[in-house]
Amino acid sequence: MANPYNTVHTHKPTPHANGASCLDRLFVKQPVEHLASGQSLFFEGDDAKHVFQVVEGTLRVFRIISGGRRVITGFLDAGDIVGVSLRGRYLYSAEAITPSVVKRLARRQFDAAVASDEGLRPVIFARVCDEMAAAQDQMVLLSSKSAEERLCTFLVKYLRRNTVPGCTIIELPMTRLDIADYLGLTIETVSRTVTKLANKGILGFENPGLRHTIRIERPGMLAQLTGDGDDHEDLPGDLLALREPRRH
Amino acid sequence: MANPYNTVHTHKPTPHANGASCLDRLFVKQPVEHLASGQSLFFEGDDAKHVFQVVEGTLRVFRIISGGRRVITGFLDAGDIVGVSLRGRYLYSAEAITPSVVKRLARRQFDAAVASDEGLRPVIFARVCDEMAAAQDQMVLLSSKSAEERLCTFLVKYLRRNTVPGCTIIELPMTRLDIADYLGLTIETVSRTVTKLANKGILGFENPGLRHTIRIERPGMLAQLTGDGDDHEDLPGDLLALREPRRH
DNA sequence: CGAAAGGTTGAATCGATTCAATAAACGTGG
DNA sequence: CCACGTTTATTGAATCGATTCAACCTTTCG
Repeated sequence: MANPYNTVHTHKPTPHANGASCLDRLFVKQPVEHLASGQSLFFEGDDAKHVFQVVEGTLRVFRIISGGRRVITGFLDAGDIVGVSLRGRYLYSAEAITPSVVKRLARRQFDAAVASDEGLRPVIFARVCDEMAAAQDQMVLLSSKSAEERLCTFLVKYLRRNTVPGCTIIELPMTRLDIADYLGLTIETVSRTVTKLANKGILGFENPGLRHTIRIERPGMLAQLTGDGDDHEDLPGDLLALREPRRH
Repeated sequence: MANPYNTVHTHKPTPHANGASCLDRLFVKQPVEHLASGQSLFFEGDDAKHVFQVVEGTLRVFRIISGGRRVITGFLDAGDIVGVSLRGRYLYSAEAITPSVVKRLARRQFDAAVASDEGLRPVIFARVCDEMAAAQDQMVLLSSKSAEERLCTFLVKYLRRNTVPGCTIIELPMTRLDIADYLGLTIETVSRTVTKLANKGILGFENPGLRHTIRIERPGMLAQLTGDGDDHEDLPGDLLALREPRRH
């Protein structure tokens, strides 16, 4: 039974019943592998022979395009699965940002497991959905958000994904260059924007000079600045009425 | 058996054995539905109760973000499947650009078919892969390509997807605004860029004044200008090591 | 025909980039 | 442990590409 799920790298999904443990079962017997900072897990174009689970650390997922420009399409953290293939080849490279620990599963085994385990499919499904949604969001961000909106979006999502609710301290494992390449900006613009947000009192630094650890002072304000209009903007009442209802 | 495949809209894949007919079987008995120009197929947030196959015409797939800005994430043509869901809801809206014909299949039926038909899975798999790859490409485009590179990329891909090999005439069903919202530009920039390419002799218009029909005069030149570096740039052997991490 | 929609073009503006200089943190070896 | 070079980050000034605002033109269609 062919398996289609290992197409994309999949983020740790929004919390759900027992997906994690379900997935963990797949990898529990695999030996751990250690990656030093900067070490590559695989390269774009490599034969996609394995699916990986991140146990610890943070990785960047990126493509190098002509002119040496780098585009980071996502970051991977503990719990994330990456085992992307298109026609058997990885669509991008992945490398460790921090010292990391991963487990590896041969694609054949992964396929077999998904084929035979009914309970596994919805878990993978959810991750593919999340991945697709993330790609959509990223396209929106890159299409039409300002530098400030991009950075705020990044911080809000990072806060939601990588800290417990209520926590307002972000330890960024990635450099400004990583952030820039992820947000479609330059390091200078990222730096300036961080400074601007700090001056506005929206965020601050735990330790002056150690600017990798950020404290969000005004989470609500930060959310406002994402440009996602989570707040109810007053729209003309007839907007919905004007939209033609689905027909047939 | 839960089915994960209807997560994303899937483009007509690069040519392959019998995928189309395989998919067609699914829809062959469904009645056709007609959409007028501008008519919506579904809205972002709607219950994703159906999967659609485009029989004829072109549709745009988009999200409206705060401030009324619109981001088009893709176009759909004959043969494409769209049946997107995340947690049961469409991630975006879809509406007809030209008068279009679609077929509809209840998601339950679609799921059942994919579950029971072994031959169908790889076909759907290939489409999900294509969709993911397209999303990646779009992120690269939006992250770091100039207006000219974006337009050339769009035209090259359109040529490849929607015409027979060797054909150099493009009839664009979408407006400049559609193109702009797809490429993350303004209509003015799209217009200017088209004019600039025409002045360079890279493309021309079939009929003066009818600027929806474009003839590509220099396909090779167009490909060069996509910024994808498909051409082998002479790089020293240890290219990855030497490439300076150029900023943007 | 005349209005509306879509498209082009010009001039001014703006946000982000580029270039450049400085500063702070890190890692290595003495 | 400190010195010193390397990497990473910040900040300023000039520049550039795309946007915005505005005018005008073309095609479409009631």
